[in-house]
Amino acid sequence: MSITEIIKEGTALAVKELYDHEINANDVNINTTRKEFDGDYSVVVFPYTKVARKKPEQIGEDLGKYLVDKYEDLTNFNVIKGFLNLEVSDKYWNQYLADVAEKETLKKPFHGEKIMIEFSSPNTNKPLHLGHVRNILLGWSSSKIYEALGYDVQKVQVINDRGIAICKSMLAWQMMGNGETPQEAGIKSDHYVGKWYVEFEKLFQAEYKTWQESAEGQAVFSTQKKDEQEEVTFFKGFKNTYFNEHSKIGSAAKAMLLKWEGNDDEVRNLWKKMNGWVYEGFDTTYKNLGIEFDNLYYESNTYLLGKDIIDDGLSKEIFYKKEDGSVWIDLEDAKMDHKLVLRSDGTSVYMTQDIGTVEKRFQDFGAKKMVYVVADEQNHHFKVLFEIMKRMGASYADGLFHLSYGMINLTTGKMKSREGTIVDADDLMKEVIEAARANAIEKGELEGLEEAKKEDIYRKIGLAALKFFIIKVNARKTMIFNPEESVDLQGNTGPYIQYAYVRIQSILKKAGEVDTSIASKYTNLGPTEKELIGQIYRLDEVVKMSADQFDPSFIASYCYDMAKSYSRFNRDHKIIKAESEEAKAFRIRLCQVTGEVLEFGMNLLGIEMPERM
RNA sequence: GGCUUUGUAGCUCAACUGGAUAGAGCACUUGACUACGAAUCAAGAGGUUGCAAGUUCGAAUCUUGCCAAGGUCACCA
Repeated sequence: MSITEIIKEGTALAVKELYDHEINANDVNINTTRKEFDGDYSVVVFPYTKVARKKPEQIGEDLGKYLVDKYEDLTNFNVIKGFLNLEVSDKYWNQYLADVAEKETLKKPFHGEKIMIEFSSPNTNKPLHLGHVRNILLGWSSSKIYEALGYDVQKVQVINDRGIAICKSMLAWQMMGNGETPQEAGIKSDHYVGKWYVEFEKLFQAEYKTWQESAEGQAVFSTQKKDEQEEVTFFKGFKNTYFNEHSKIGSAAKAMLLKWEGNDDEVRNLWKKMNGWVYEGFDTTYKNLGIEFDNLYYESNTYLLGKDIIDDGLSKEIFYKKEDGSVWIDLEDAKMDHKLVLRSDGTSVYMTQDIGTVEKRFQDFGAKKMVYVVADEQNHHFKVLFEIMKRMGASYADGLFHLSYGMINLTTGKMKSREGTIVDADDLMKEVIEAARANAIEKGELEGLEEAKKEDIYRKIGLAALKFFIIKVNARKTMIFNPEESVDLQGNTGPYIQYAYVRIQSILKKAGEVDTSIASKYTNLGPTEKELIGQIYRLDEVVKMSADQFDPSFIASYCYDMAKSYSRFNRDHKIIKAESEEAKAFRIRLCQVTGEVLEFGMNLLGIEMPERM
């Protein structure tokens, strides 16, 4: 039994014996003791004033005496106000450390349960950007966390490879590309396709502008504007209608989409070619980010799914049909609106597809837990989807989870493609690695290493800075991205944690072979030694909490706290030249375990540790 | 307008899910390398937790009402 469980159960027992009142051990309120007081854990005794009919101080005395008498792992206590501070024995900490040191891995064994996590899910008309990076880090990290808890994790990505967007890129390339390839243009292939998407938008904007000034455009403006509406505002809102009803290249793009749906050879071949370019580019980006998927779903294969489920739902009267033939679901009793699930012409909408793919995924992999890492702008969509699946009686309905995360804003405001303020993922990685390189060269610690090794270390440091910067923020919050801070290597950053790790490796290497079996003879642990073991002790709890809440930021701040505790321990104690052999053995073991935990924790965030830096 | 998320130091973020004097980093001031790695450590300054009530031994956290910002409410995906 762990020490916190001992305290909880002991307190429950004490309340029962001393005050004749039953409480649940899990409800015992226990915290780590604040630094300014003596002790390791504190029990809050206020809740027992009513049943004990005593003052909090007296209850603290009663409970403290009971616990210290009964359990040899608790050696001392003091009471301040309503807080009972308990001191854990050095022996217990020492033994705990020995137990962790003996473990072969910090991972939990496989227990057979499955979970599917969908993340990234890009469109194929442009390269990945900062928003994708946050998505990917959250998805990847959640996958790693669940793997660490013994789950069979399936990482999947949906590729939105069809639709009007890719047709825009295709059309622009067809019109102006002269058969050029990305290689010929010397541009990374996904960026090359993105370039043609931008070209299309330029062309469209120019066409729209001309139309606005034409007699036809002015006529539309004067007849359709709301009173007092400015011309600029009107045309901004009219853009989609213009695209669909007036635009020449708009109708050309739509015609292309129709041809695609009709399996036109020429269009399909062009589509395959350009999507191929995009995938090639994505692969490089993913590889550089250090991530991979177990399975891909292409929207072009799945966009027709779901109709049979709608039929099924109609017969079960979960959905209803309007006169025009469109199919809806009434969610008013769940405080939502009526929602369309099938168009009047019988074609699918987004929701139809998602209903179909969730079922397909369950059939493919059989996971009762399925997670969607998607930005919070789609909260409503997933709420509706999950409600529908529940009403359809899907066995996995309760295991569906939307890992909703906030958007990333820049210090200068929102990212907007129209204003060219999109932060590109490839550029970003390049910049952080550059910054790490410049810094490392200045430090000069890596001199003498082979170039390839140096490059690998720059990459690890740069990516650690970037990844940690993003993942340390609570997932659900909108975050502000400051490019200057993202390359910082000091303070609450990934490289700070890497640095602690590197120092540990350096010490272990210099110490050589040390017999740690005598570590248990070391007594009189110092405060920073205890603090560090206390951090190690928290690992399981933190991983569990991260998993339950799908929030890796807990692990990020845990790793930081751990590195900080290590730095303080390292300041207070000599390790190789310790005052005794026992102390040395103990501290070497503490260093080993700390290093393992740091590496384990950071790997859960998708961050690699260098051996030197 | 309905629903929803957020509001904490100059800035970026925490706060173990209701506990002690709200903590870190950056920036600012200062001290510590001939040292097991200074990408470090230590110290200082910086707060009416958006505002106002309520709940209780105790509220940044729960409730209500305001204020502000984002999201969403498409036969788009």
